[in-house]
Amino acid sequence: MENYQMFFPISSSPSEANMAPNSCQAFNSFHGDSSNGLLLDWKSSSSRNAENCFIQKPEVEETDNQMMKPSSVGKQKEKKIRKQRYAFETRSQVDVLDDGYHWRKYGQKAVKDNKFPRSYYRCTHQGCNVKKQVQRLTKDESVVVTTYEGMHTHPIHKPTDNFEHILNQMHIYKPF
DNA sequence: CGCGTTTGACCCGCGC
DNA sequence: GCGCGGGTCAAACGCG
Repeated sequence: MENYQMFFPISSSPSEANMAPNSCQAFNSFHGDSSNGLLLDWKSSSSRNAENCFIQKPEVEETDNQMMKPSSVGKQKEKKIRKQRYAFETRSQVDVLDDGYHWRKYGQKAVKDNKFPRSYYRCTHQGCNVKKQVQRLTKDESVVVTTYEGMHTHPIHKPTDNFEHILNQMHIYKPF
């Protein structure tokens, strides 16, 4: 059960082939956007049961760094811009993949089409407001969708092994 | 006692 | 305008 073979369906799909550069971009941003591609920095994790990992949608939305405070500042209508968000599916028995960073859960919501709740996590590192949400699919409960938002402004928290595997695999999509 | 999770309330955007 | 769905807050609680 602990085989970490991963394959990326996107590589065989012509229409999505152009996703590849984006996904790399995505991971660069994880590390605080050094354009040197420090994917190897992202070594981490004890996602012991991860089998497959698919980049789902490196959607690039811009977002305001924070949502506006409820009733505080009043009507400061900043354009609501979304941060970059990257989602990928992981076949895993555990909901939260340990990617080496330290996350604190701050919410959980039931989502419409899923019978499983979505969990919201925030990076506990001071000044680093990276968020991620984890959600298990209804149609295939062995698949966990993890969505990252923002980029870490600090080095990885703890060393791990499995995710390094994953990252190494993703390396092949680097445009250069 | 400090830190993380749980959980209900609240807010906001959007579609009807 | 209203209801719904998604996202966040924060108090209470649990655990090491």
